[in-house]
Amino acid sequence: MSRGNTRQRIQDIALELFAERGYEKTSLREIAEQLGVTKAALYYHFKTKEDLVTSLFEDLVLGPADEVIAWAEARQPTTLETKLEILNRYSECISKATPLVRFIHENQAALRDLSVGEQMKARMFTLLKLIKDEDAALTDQVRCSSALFTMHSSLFTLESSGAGIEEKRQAALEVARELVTSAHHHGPAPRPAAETSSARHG
Amino acid sequence: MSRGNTRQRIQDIALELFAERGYEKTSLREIAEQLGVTKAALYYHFKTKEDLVTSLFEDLVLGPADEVIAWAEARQPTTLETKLEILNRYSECISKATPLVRFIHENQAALRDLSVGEQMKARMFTLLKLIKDEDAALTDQVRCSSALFTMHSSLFTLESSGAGIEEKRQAALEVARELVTSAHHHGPAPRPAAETSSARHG
Amino acid sequence: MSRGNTRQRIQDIALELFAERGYEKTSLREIAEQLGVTKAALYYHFKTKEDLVTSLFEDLVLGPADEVIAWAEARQPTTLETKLEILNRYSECISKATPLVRFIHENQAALRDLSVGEQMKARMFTLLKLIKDEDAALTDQVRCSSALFTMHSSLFTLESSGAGIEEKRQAALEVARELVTSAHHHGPAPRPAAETSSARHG
Amino acid sequence: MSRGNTRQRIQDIALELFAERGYEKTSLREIAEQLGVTKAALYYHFKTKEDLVTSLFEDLVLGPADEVIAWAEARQPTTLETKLEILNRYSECISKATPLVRFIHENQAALRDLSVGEQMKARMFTLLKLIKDEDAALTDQVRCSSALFTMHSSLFTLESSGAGIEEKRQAALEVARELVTSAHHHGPAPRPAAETSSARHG
DNA sequence: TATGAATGAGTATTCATTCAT
DNA sequence: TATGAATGAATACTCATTCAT
Repeated sequence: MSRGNTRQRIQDIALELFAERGYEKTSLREIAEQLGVTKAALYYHFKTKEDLVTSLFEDLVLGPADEVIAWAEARQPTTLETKLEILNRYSECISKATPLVRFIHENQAALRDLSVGEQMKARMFTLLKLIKDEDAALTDQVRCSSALFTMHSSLFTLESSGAGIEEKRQAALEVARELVTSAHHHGPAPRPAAETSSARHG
Repeated sequence: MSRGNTRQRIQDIALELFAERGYEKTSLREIAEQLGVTKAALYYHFKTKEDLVTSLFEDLVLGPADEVIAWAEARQPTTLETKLEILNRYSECISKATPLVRFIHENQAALRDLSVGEQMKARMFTLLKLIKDEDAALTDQVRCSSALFTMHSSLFTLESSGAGIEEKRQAALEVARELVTSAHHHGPAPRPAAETSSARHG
Repeated sequence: MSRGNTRQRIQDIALELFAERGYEKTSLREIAEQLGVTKAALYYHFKTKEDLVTSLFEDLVLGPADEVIAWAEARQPTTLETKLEILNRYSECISKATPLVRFIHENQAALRDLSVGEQMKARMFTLLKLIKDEDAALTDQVRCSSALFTMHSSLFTLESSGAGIEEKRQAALEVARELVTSAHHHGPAPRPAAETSSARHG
Repeated sequence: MSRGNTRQRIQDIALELFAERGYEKTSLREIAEQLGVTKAALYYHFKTKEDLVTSLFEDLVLGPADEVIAWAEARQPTTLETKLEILNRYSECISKATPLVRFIHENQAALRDLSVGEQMKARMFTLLKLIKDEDAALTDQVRCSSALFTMHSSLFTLESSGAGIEEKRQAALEVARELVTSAHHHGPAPRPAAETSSARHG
């Protein structure tokens, strides 16, 4: 029947269920049932449940993110322009993996026990370092974290707005760009204790 | 031995473990063991595992959030000043419940099966409606969601920065205020298709 | 509040629940809850769950059955008339304890672990011996067992017929009398292997 | 080791234990232990405990009873001869499932929570309708119920009599036939209040 | 490439019972 | 007369994983 594509089909169903019901709540039995195969068949293609989820990460986000990182690291020191292009590129690559991004956001606790979780965290950390000045003020660190977070979460939030997926991506991207731009202009953290709260953008 | 404080102690340990290891990964056995009581003792104080987690939400965030909402709803229509005060107040109330907020963020998948998850989502939705103009442009919707998100996540992110908890709160609050202020000034979504991408804050 | 009648109220509720949901399915928690007291209160009045159920048997059927037996044993050897009067008397005494009779019939398995079950069985055995001739043919043994059985089960079967409780009792009694009368007339088991199957009453 | 007969072996042991100790008192652990497998193995073959007991009913009584019913329904209106043949056939089919019949009789309370209990009750109701004239007098209803009851209970009662299983079945059958014959001859319920108690068979 | 059969360790939950107050 | 707090042992059930075929 199904030629050599079983592995792919497992990944598809798994991603769908993981995103929908969470990692721990999704059992291999369920995945197998939806596929019409036995649990044991899954074990022919993936050594463990963790192996299965890992394969999803590698194909869908770790690889793409590494490309963005490689591109950015070849271009140091990082100008504002580079930072914004990082956002552009990263935004594009995650928008192709929406369900997995949703999965990541909603299963942080589960990811803590998965080695792939560490890897993902590392990528985020690297990206963050690239768009954030070293010694940036605390507010600017927040801005940069927030920029990344925003791009992630906007992919699956705002369901009430009837906006299309690309529209949402663009909106999130714009806000992220503003946040990073704002952080960039402030430069390094000012003399400690001078952390005033008032506006100073633009 | 310990008088009437067992219930409280259960809640404390439970919150700690739920935040640290996640909802599904934390078994009642673990909680009981850490407390030095039997599982059955937990069931004397809480009818189910869900009941236990629910009690944490009610005491720590649902109640406080409702106060903020009540205050804000008594003050409609919502001026920018009101919006910013909502952020202030909400920021303060969640900063007292950091571990639970972390729990919420990292266990979204698990919360989907908990009735208290729905309740929490409803509060977020209401707060969002209060700080966001109806018919706001998509970017402004993103800004407002992001503001809330940012306040939440900053409480437990940025561990690398040696910042204290209050410092982090203030930094997140400031960014959140900027985002909401920015959204507020834009007013309703412009004529469709005029969604320009360039800067227009201030 | 409730004076000295708590013990009685426990028995009432317990009987009701035992009959309705079965012995094992009825927990002391349920009984206590329906009564508005704590489980521990039950333990003040009854040493164990078995003790509680035992008290019901003693008050409602063991005592009364013993009276019938005592009356019958004083009247040996047992004439047909005596046998029929046993049925009359026994019928009357169980009809006052319908729910318990139902309980007995539907919880035979549970009763096997209860010492009161043995006692009940002994009473049945004695009654049976009284209405059945020693060395009765197998069919006549069946008839006599059936007579007793019939009186029991008719108390709570035949719900479809709109008959009143006393009507049902009378009907069952009549059938029981016929069965015993029939058995009585046959006398001792005929020469073995002569057990013909056709009618031979009257 | 043992090929494909595990499922059967589970059923055998389960039936034995269910009959001996009752449904609720028999735990899956016990069944598994007696079989020398793990509890989980049972769950490979039966989805739930209820599923296991259901399989016993289907194989041993529901199916056979349905055959009797089908035969009888094809032969309406129901003559006395047909009625008696129903008893014959039903008697035969239950005598092959003695332990399950015992289980049914002694676990009525437990069966109330099992869907298979409802099904069994429905079969009994149908059989009863077939051997009992519509509008039969109350005594005759009792006779017919009693006939069924008697065939059931005689399979496992009368252990004191050294009679063999087939002898018992024949004895019960004979009594059942008499009861039904008697009921049949009376015809519909007489003018109310004419319910005389004396003999009037054949 | 898969399956059938099984396992071991775990889960949440329930129950009858106890005892100090 | 009762209760509040707890226990120990049990229960049905689920899961990721294994392995011979």
